[in-house]
Amino acid sequence: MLKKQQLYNQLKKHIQLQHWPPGTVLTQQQLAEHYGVSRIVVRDVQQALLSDGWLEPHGKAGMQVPGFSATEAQELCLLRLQLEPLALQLAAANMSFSQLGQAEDLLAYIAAHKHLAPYQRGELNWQFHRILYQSCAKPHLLRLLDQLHQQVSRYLGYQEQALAYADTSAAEHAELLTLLRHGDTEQAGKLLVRHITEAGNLLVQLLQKQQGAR
Amino acid sequence: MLKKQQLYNQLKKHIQLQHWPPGTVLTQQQLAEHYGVSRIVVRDVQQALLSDGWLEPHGKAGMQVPGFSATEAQELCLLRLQLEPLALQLAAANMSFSQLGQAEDLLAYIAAHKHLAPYQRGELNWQFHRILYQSCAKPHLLRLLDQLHQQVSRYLGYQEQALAYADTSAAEHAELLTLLRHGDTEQAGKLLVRHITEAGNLLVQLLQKQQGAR
DNA sequence: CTAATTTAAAATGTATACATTTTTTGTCAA
DNA sequence: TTGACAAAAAATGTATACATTTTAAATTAG
Repeated sequence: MLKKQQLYNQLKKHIQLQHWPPGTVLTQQQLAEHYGVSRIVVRDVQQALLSDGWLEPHGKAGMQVPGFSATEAQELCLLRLQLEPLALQLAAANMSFSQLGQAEDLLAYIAAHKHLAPYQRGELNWQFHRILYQSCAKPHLLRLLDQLHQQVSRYLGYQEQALAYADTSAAEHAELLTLLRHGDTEQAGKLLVRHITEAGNLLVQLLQKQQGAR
Repeated sequence: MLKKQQLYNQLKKHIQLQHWPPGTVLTQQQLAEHYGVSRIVVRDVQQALLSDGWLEPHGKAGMQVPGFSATEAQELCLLRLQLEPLALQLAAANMSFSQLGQAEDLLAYIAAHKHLAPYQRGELNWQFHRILYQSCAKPHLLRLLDQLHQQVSRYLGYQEQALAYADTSAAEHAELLTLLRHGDTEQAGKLLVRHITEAGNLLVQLLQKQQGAR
């Protein structure tokens, strides 16, 4: 596989697992040496992670691992609320049974694997949402949603701390699917709003607690 | 200035002016040779333009200049409608008089320069909108809006063909500003929706006509 | 002639080397 | 001690060179 792709995945995971904790400044040279590749590769990856929100500029040299904040989480939640229900509504009209089936398979898989790593569970959950939105046939909207998810997924380590929520979330996912099967787009939309709001609030509260304690 | 930055601007402008018309496939080598820089620089720029929507992947080699479509324009309009009124509403609360002044200066400047190049006028118009949204204090939202504008600005060459609209647009901008000065956020929001919708419809109709004629 | 396979050409990925900019360090004068 | 300035170190920008992959062309078997 391309070294670029490899490094992209590896570095992203290392940031998520806080191998490089928030605030760390990563230079091209440092990363090139540490991961045993040339700076060219590092440059490409840094740029990609920058536009994905996994790194942020740091003066004129180096990039910094971003931190976490309740207000940022709040904003991401707001944006999800603004775009995801729209995507669902648009998608509902064209949704195929095979897609509903795919979504159901995912839920089953998640349910069957109770001991997934946080980031894996998060990724699968997003795939579930993503399938529901897929058939809205709005490439730009889907791109924005993917970007948003990227940002949110930085927080997955935290979200998982609110582990108790996993069951609630799964139940709501299932209910969402049922509503869509029955063509009740209206209710599905409302449930989605609740779903996103709940997850957002939990995350925000957790972050506020941590910020207070710091 | 950095060659990277220079090439970024130059290539973008050349695409906008259809020096490289839609459908053209641009390879690293080709661009490097044509613009007299190394492929390294070209790579960076291609990547940047890719994530800005000014180039799109083309198989495993080269990048392609994207075309124009009425449905894409429609989608972009939809997304603007979903996000910009929100930004305005959030910003209205914290808007300072100096910002309103800035916006007014921009309008005056645009009015005073009737013979601006299409892309310049488009850029200034966006700056006007941007100032109004600025104080919403939601970095991610603003980032999404900037991205959206990037996409829309690809169409500016077309938009300008609907030149008659320039006056209407300016009048609405002025009215928007008045409403904001008086703190009438509600009406300002409604006007903004109308404003975006009108511009969108004009563009979409123009594109549909062209597509039909093709 | 067609289609499959091999060979050549072209394009991209990656590394190294050099140039330029930025940051840090250290020195000296006030 | 402090602050400005100069020198050194480090980091990034850019070009060239080589490796690998991809695309196109040419050749040959059927």
